[in-house]
Amino acid sequence: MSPRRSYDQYCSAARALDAVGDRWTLLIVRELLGGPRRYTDLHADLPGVSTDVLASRLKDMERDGLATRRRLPPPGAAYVYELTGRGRELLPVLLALGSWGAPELAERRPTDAVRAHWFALPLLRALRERGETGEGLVEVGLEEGEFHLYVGADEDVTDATDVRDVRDVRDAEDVTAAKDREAGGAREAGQGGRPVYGEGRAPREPDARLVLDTGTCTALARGELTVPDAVRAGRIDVSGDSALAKALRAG
Amino acid sequence: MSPRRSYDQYCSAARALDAVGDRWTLLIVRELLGGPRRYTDLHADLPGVSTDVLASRLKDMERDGLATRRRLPPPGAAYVYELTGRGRELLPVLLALGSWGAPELAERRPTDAVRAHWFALPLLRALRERGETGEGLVEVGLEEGEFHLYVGADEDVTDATDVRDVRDVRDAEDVTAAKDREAGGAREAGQGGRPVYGEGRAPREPDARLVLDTGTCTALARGELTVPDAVRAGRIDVSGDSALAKALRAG
DNA sequence: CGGCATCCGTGACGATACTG
DNA sequence: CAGTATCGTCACGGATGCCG
Repeated sequence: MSPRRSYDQYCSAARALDAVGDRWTLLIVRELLGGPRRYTDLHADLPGVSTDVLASRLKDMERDGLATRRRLPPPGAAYVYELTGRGRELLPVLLALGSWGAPELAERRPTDAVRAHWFALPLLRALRERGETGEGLVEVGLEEGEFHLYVGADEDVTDATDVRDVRDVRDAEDVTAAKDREAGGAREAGQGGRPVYGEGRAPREPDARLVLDTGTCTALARGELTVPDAVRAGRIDVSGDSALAKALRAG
Repeated sequence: MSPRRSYDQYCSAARALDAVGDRWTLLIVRELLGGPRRYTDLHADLPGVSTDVLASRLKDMERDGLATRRRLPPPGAAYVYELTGRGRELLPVLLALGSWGAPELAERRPTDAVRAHWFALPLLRALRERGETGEGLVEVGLEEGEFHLYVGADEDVTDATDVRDVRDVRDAEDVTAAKDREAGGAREAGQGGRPVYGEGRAPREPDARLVLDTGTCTALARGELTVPDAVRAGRIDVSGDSALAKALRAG
């Protein structure tokens, strides 16, 4: 157990870094924004992290109210880690970081690991940026693999005015339930849910399906290209009959 | 010095953390967003950082294009560190982190250090959030000290040809930068200056002056209170005759 | 005196091995 | 599968010293 090394500064940014400034922590959050994950899955998608550091970070995140550990009901009974509402509120931080770091994707080093869903957050930002493209489930196909996005599924999360009493968050047994209650969205109460994206194909028929290559994806992430531009240039293939798909094709 | 430990992931957030994920780096950026600072000033406002780590981070930041080191002409010849344009683009990251960490300011530990200008970024966000309050130089008085904000001074970093902002920056720079005329000319105009805030009183007559207490300031930072609400509740004293001051008083 | 560089003790980190 | 144990290494924090 870490005695919690702190900057000891009465500054909100320093306080944030006390909680998420340790190595690997924000990348674990990036993974968990895609929904519940098992320890082994996290370890597989975070190449380079050692097993003890991963276990230690997950414990710290539990202690700090960022994540919870839950046992899945059989069959397939296993432990999964899942973000709390407080943890999911880190999405704007990861979006800002990703936006800032996007130019560095120009260089792709041979030592770089790649996962398809690492493009999920940048692409989500690109889809949002284009005004209100609408809401819905978007399935994305890349060379590296597939993932899906819940566009417009996190309305209040980006709005920081929504954060309040986190003092009792530590004591609360079910943080996510409390958050979901006040969020009003009230999906499954007691379920941590509402991931921002997911790995693999969409769990149901998506409202739209996009197929694009990695280069187009990084161009979108870097803001060099907008989604409608890429569609018009034929660099994104949009399929689907929903209003969302039509809006994406129309630009 | 450092062989640059990297996550080796083809992911924009991971790339960002390669550059700014090390301990102290983002807090150094927070300090430098207030304009050029000397080594000793940084060391004084980052209590807990060791001298070698600070020097090492500053070197890394230079190498990575986040900051530059510049020699001031005599008298008072000293080195100052200053953010590059790329470095200043980290402002959204610090705002997002500060927004997320604001609830933690509820607890003020006796070991916490405090500096008045640590409230500058949260307050800037609060002033911005209220639609377009306008632009201008705002002086702020707190119990802990004073600082000033350049509201609306960071519209678009890519727009380096904005003459008005450049003039404001000239005025904004400390005694130190005033002597930098000849050296700074050829540098990309927008690259160096344009701090987001500054320590101490405003360098010229501010467009508005706000006096408030720390509790009000943290409430603003946490989003529990809006600027107009606080003004109406008498928790902020707004003085000044400019349009900005009048707009702030009006709500 | 400001601006680091050096040295040193401690803790964090990364790789591997091992266990319920 | 989900971690714990062990160990070598490196980064960090504190102090001190050097040098202009």
